[in-house]
Amino acid sequence: MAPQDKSRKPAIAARLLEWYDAHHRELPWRTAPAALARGERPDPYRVWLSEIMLQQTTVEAVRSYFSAFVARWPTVSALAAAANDDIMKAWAGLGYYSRARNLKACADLVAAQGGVFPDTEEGLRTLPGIGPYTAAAIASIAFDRPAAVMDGNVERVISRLFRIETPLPQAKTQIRALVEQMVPATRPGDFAQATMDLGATICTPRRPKCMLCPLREDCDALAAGDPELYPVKLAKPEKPLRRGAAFVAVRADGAVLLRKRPEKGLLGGMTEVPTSGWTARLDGETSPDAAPFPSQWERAGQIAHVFTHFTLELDIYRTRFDGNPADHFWSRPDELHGEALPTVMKKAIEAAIPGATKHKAGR
DNA sequence: AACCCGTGGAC
DNA sequence: TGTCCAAGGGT
Repeated sequence: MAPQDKSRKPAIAARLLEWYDAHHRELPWRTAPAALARGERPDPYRVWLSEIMLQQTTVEAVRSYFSAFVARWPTVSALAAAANDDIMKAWAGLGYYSRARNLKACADLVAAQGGVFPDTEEGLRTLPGIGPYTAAAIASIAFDRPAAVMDGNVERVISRLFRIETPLPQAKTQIRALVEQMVPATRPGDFAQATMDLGATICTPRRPKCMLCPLREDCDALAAGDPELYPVKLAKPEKPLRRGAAFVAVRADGAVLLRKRPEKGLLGGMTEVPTSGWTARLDGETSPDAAPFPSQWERAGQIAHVFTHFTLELDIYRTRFDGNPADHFWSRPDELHGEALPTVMKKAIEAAIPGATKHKAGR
């Protein structure tokens, strides 16, 4: 590394903060730099809640969930007092449902400490659902600690700035060292958010807007003319296809038969219509034999849904039925919308009863 | 370390 | 239509 590089990183951080002051995104969970300058501090509860929701999830997807959560549960103690099922219902559709289970577990622990979050990276790291990224993010944003925040945006920005040829995830150690050298002693939280804003709006994965970038003079990849090639990533394995069947039983009053999935694993703790297992590959036709009870099952179409590591094709069966099978419950048309139904289950119900999940109570 | 865990938007 | 991938964590 050339000697002049000693001063390079602080200068980059300073330019980034200057850009952030003028071009930062305004987000409901964020305290703007001007407010921080006036001495205002972020609410750790809102910072924590937003960071959990934002894990592998876009800002636009989070907005409505965040406002609904803080309106209903304004404090961590209020969230701790909530019923588990209510939290799962409110989280339905956002994905990665273990986040919701850990959210409640974390709220319980913090509420037991008087509703006060730990104010250090190490303290935060011990809480459920808070890993290396989230601990660093909360420590820096909410508590002004000079933590090295590393997420996908930071990895991309740093990889391009220093034109790192090592593929991810192997390069993470190297990237972390660079971030640690760059974090400023003052405004570490704004520095983290500035890097993430830059990655989200300028230093994007494809077609980065380098002409608008405050760091265009600092960027090794831009100087080499190939910023889009970074970060280098290993090829991803193909997604296997799994097949199965879903069974939509409809009562005379229009209620749909549901049950709760096991607490752990895929869609853990969420609600579903009865399904066959989908772990096994089904090469041939599905059949109503896998239904929770015998009935006049009729084919009602097929849906496809893509999960993180496999694609699922579900044959949909429908029947009219009036009974009370063990470990199942009926959900009336005005209740269905509020159930803890993952998107794949809403798709299955929609295929059998168009419009069934789209109407709120009273409509 | 490698695998599991959702969803929707952009291109 | 397919592919990528977003403020990652748990095991």
